[in-house]
Amino acid sequence: MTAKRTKRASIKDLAREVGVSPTLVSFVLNGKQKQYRVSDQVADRIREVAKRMDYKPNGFAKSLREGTSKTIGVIVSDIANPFFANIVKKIETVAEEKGYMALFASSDENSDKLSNLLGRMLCKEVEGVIVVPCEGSEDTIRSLVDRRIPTVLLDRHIPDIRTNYVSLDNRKAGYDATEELIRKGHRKISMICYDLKLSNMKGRIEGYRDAMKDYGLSDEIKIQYVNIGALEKSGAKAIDKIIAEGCKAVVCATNSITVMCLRYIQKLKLNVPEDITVMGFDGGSEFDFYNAPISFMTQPTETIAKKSVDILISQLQENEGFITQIEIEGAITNHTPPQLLTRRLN
Amino acid sequence: MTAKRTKRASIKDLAREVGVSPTLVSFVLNGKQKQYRVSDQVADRIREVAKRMDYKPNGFAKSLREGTSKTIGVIVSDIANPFFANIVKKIETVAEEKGYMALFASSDENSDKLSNLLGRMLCKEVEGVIVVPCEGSEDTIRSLVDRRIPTVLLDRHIPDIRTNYVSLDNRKAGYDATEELIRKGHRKISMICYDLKLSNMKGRIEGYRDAMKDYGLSDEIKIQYVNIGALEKSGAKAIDKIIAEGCKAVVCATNSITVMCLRYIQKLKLNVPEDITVMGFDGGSEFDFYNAPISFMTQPTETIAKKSVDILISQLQENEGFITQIEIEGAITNHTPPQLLTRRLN
DNA sequence: AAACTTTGCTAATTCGTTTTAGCATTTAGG
DNA sequence: CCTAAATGCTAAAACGAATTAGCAAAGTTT
Repeated sequence: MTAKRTKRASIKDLAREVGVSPTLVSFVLNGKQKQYRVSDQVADRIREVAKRMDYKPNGFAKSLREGTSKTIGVIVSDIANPFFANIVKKIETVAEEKGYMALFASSDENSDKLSNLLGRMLCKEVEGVIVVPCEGSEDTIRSLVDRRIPTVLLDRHIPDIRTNYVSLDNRKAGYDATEELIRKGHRKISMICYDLKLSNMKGRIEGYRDAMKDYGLSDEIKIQYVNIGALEKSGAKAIDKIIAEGCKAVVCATNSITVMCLRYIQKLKLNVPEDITVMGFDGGSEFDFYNAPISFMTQPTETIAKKSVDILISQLQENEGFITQIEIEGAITNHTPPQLLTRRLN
Repeated sequence: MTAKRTKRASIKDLAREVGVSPTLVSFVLNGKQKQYRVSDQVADRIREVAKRMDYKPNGFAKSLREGTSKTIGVIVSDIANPFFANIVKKIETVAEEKGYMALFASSDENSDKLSNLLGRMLCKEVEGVIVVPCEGSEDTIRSLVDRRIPTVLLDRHIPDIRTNYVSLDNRKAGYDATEELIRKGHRKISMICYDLKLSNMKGRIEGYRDAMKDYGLSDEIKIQYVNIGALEKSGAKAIDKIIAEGCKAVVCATNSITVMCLRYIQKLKLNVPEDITVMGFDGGSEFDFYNAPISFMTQPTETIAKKSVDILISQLQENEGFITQIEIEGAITNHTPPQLLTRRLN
């Protein structure tokens, strides 16, 4: 009673069953009955037998023959991060609409793993890839581009490498976030960011710098770099320093920094926004129950996801060599704590 | 200057270049040099040319020939849900360790989409699938099992269908969650759950019922069904009713219900746990800043993910017909609000 | 009735790989 | 020295589908 899987029926099996050549079966099953003038009688019999034997064409044979897989690879830096999880979801939807399947993987911000995953995906014959590059992945990405593999970088890009990318306009996001605090009357504004060379981080920092300069606050520019591997510890130190310097407002360069920051502020029993105003980044469900008003610079994740697929697939189809680089604007969202909903906010 | 992608070198191209038969190239590149006694001289030349021409074997040809794809399909109900995002991440890791690639997709709890996705995955020649079945997907799953496609259901199962599954021990989870409240001295305990026929929901409800009965609280059993499509509205109504009935404790059957519940309680300006004690489910990052102590029944997501892959792959490799059904125990986790960390908790 | 066209079908090739069977040539054994 | 075995290689088939070229038989023109 062991459930031996029976081999799937092939075109040859159908042909033998119907009593015709495999050619005819192929013609009929690909809707070319008229084009190759197959008689209705035979065509019907073929279709009937195909249904009865539950015929499903072999994807490998098809792809091998046609030289196309209709599959794209997507490697994000952490699929368990809601920001990327949402992007991945949208990518899948858009790809499917366009008749492509998407193969997903997560590099965990590890360049070796990224390189490894890419290799495996290319073995699976993906036609192109959407990649979130991580620190140290420059060579991997470069070889991808050199090998003419259609590539779209997501969320971050590598300035030296000429290839497609879609990301937030990080400079503008950093600028706008800072400007918002300035508009609210702040002058002593710090930024907390990771000590990473990734383009998105650099852009946000640059935006902060530019905004401060534009408003004549060059002397107030203070950037605290925290360590991603020891966020709690380095974050606490950074915030202690910021406060010691008399800062009353801070721009957090990522969502995780925002969470860390607010946690520590809570621990210090300081009030937001009275003691310190926080401008966060992204803003996930972590803040569903956060009980003070803060603002976030949020990214249009769906647009970012859609654009990346659009670019990749048009590249695949047109086989042209031009490059598309898109930086999409973020927007400031205000978080309204549940308790305040009934009160009047200023 | 258009970047025409050049066709990849095949084994034949290498053979021509080296001046030997394709057979030898294949032998060498598959590490069978000794087995088929290829001379070192020729082998070295082949390897050198392969490297120079950047030879990568064609995955389709290989899979077609070998009749195996080393790929599994994974369809969750919502990849943007952190619970599933984490599972997906772990599945990918484990699958890769075992030499398999995982193809992911998200059904959005839509049985048509699920069926569609499955069809496409099977065309891509996945060897087996891990599926989170959604409402109305019984027929789709049944046909999968009937067609002898190695299948593991995740998170939920379908009682009528004999197949592998891995899920939380939902009955025990519901039981333990309820029992915990009873131990704390509560007697008037309600449950809020979705009006769904999914096995996980039914299990949790059954557990709640059993616990109440076991502790002689049959008369206090009160189950409020809320509508997943109108969670806010039906949830508010449910909670109003619970409170009117004098309930001082509630078991929320899912994370989203827990969030809704706590939000509404906040809106009513009631205090947790003084006015009402909440036992949540799963407990995501939504509660990072929640400022009252609550408990959660949490799932061992990593174990669930790992087991599902283990089962699927052993099935694939042993080709045996037995069925494995695993229900893993959950655990109660206490959420300690950040503000209370410095105070003494009772 | 010869010269065509149309109809309905098949054989054979191709995609790139793996593997079996087998063919020379050299080396070893008695 | 002559058989037997080991060495180093190749041809060919197979996996399953798509497609081109082409072959009969029937039908249509002149």
